[in-house]
Amino acid sequence: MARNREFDPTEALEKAMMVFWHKGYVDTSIDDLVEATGVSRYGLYDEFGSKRGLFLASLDHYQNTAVNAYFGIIERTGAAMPEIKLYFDTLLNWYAQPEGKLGCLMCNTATEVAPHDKSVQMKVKNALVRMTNGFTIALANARNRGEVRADLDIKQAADFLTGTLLGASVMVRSGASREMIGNTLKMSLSSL
Amino acid sequence: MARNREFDPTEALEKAMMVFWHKGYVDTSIDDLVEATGVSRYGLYDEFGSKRGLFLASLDHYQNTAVNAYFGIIERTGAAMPEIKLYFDTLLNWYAQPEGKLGCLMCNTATEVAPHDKSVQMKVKNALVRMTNGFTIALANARNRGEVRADLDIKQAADFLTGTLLGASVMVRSGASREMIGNTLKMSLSSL
DNA sequence: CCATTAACAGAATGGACGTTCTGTTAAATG
DNA sequence: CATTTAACAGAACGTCCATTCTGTTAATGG
Repeated sequence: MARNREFDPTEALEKAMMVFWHKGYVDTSIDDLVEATGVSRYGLYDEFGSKRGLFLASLDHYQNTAVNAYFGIIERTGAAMPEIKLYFDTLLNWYAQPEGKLGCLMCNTATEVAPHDKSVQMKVKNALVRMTNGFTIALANARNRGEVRADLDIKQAADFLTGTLLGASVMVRSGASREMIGNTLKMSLSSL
Repeated sequence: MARNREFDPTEALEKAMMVFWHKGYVDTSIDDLVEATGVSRYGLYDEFGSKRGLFLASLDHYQNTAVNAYFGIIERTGAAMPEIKLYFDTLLNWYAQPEGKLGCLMCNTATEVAPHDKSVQMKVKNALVRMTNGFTIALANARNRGEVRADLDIKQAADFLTGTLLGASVMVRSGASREMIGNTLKMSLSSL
């Protein structure tokens, strides 16, 4: 009875997310989003309500795709020290590639938008909780298997690993060398 | 022969820096800066050339005031492990105060502006170099005094401490708990 | 005290922004 | 095929932006 939609919302979200990831929230314009997604203003506003709505959806999409793809290995049942090491290695390699220079979208958002937007801050906080929870479980497994010091404070170490990764993300986005980032990641693992 | 200037450039810079620190670069308007500094558009443009010029000057001012005040202790000749510990403690206490929630201006700038502006990126990189240099010297002193492991890789540890602090800054700006930040800082020190 | 000069306040400018509106187009029902 | 309906492209809108311009004001030198 009516015309069909010409775009796939998920594909549009993926492309919009990439723009936000590159440029940040404030510096991204609707024109940028229209051009990148190939979706009309009408389509974007009908689907996502506003620029802010699209950004919030992009943050969720980031968790459901990028974070799943990389951090997912930590969240697999039984994950322990080998998985943590693999995750850190994978991240270091990713940071060495051109796209990796973007850093972590949640980290970029934490500094730029979170202080001024409660909903965004909640999503960032949830992302941090997800990381610490994943690390907490994996580190507990690691301790049970004797892969880390027996006296390791698991919760403290989980917060610490999360903090280390945030630092690495800032480093890569500011153009730091692979060596500097590698040193940070390597040393944080060696302290477990 | 002519009218006198009614504002002190350094005071104006201090106030402008605070606005950039709160709001970030893109989201700060000239009106914000005029209001905060009490200086007219004419005065700001005459003194700093442009919004970007004022921002670059603010980054320098940040290094010359805030970073000097806090990181300066690490750069004092003979600084070693006690100074590093004191610096971390001081920072943790600062992060617990309302103004501390702003995080580190260089860190915020690293994610927001550095990828899109070569001059800004250079200043951020220089700030990182300053930190790693300071830590490198202090850690070398610490090793000479037997305050850290004899086999500690000094350069690696300096990069690592810098990374840890960047992570802590992101955490505080995203609203993380003092406990989480404290865990990160405490554990990074205990690995030296 | 007058002339000069530079700093002042704020209006003006041109462009970009997020959002809304409008006329057009294409699919699906009868 | 005609009608209906919603998605389409893009013009329009009002606001805010960084920057420039303009007329005014206040110090100084003669």
